[in-house]
Amino acid sequence: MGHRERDAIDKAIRNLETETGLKIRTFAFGDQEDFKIQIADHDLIFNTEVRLFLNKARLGIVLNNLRNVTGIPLLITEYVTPELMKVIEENEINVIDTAGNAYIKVPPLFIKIKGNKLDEVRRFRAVRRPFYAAALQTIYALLCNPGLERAPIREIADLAGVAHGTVHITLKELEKQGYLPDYENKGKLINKEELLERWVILYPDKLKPKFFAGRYNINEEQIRNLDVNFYDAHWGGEAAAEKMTNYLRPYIYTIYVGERQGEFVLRNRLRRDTQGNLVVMKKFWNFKHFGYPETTHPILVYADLLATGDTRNIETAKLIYEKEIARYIAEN
DNA sequence: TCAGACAACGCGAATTTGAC
DNA sequence: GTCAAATTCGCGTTGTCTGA
Repeated sequence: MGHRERDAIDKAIRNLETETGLKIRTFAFGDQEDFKIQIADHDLIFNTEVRLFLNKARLGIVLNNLRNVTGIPLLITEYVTPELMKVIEENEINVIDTAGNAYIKVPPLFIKIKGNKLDEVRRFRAVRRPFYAAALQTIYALLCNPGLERAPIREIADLAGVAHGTVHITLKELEKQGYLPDYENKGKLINKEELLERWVILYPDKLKPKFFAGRYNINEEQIRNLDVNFYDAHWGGEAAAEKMTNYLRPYIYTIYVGERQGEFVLRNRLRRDTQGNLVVMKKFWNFKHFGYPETTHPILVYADLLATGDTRNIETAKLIYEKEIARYIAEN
């Protein structure tokens, strides 16, 4: 655990004590990497999970991890936005942040503090260089195609849909950040689980808006009759999750369409509607998803589901991770 | 000939400035 | 205080050089 994590724990607990007047004790256990906190007045002991940055996507990942935690889990983070607090309340996740916001529901104890703000400088301080849109495209290609990192730069660029200069910069950055040791000698991508987590967190903000093409209305019959292959299109999000798991009935349909987007909209007589049930995205990769002819790659389905923040979608994302994604992340 | 590296440039987003 | 124009900044692409 780094010093920033320790600082976050200390600050979050101090603020919780100030806001509630409760007496709180912290103690390390195991290899000193894990912390428990005890709220003395209520004789409650929480197992803490520290995640400095949180958004909807990361909250989904954390929520799935917390299901495996024994005891009472407590998430500690730097800042929970008001929008994120709503998702936390819906999912009844125990959270405290360094700004003094908190949501803890362990009957008879119930704490809900919101509205506290973090100072701007600290909120946006980045630990590592972030990945931008083109870098995320490159990383997506690498994660979906194990071993691709050892291919020529121009081939990677071709598959990722970016310029070859971008691939070079991205691979060097991956090397610098410890994901691609020995890049010069065609080393293997490592730490893929963490890299996937970072990709999933950044995808909704950095990549998805860039390829958003429009929102439309579509009915069940149109969906049944849609020939996705004709448009080089692939179902994503909830629609793809339904096909992969049979666990989910889609509420919003997401589709990634190749070059024929205009034709896709015209031929299907789609009407634009900002609240419509069909989200049309531009396809941003140039490789085949072997085994998934009608849907996007499970990694993208996973990211789309987590980005919604919906409980059922988060559960489905976990199923897809275990069933379809784990093997891509395994070091090989 | 091909792949990697790098500099220069274009473009769009963000920020600043100034007029009203 | 608001809005538009100007400026700045940085990401991503292109073109080209170098070495194997």
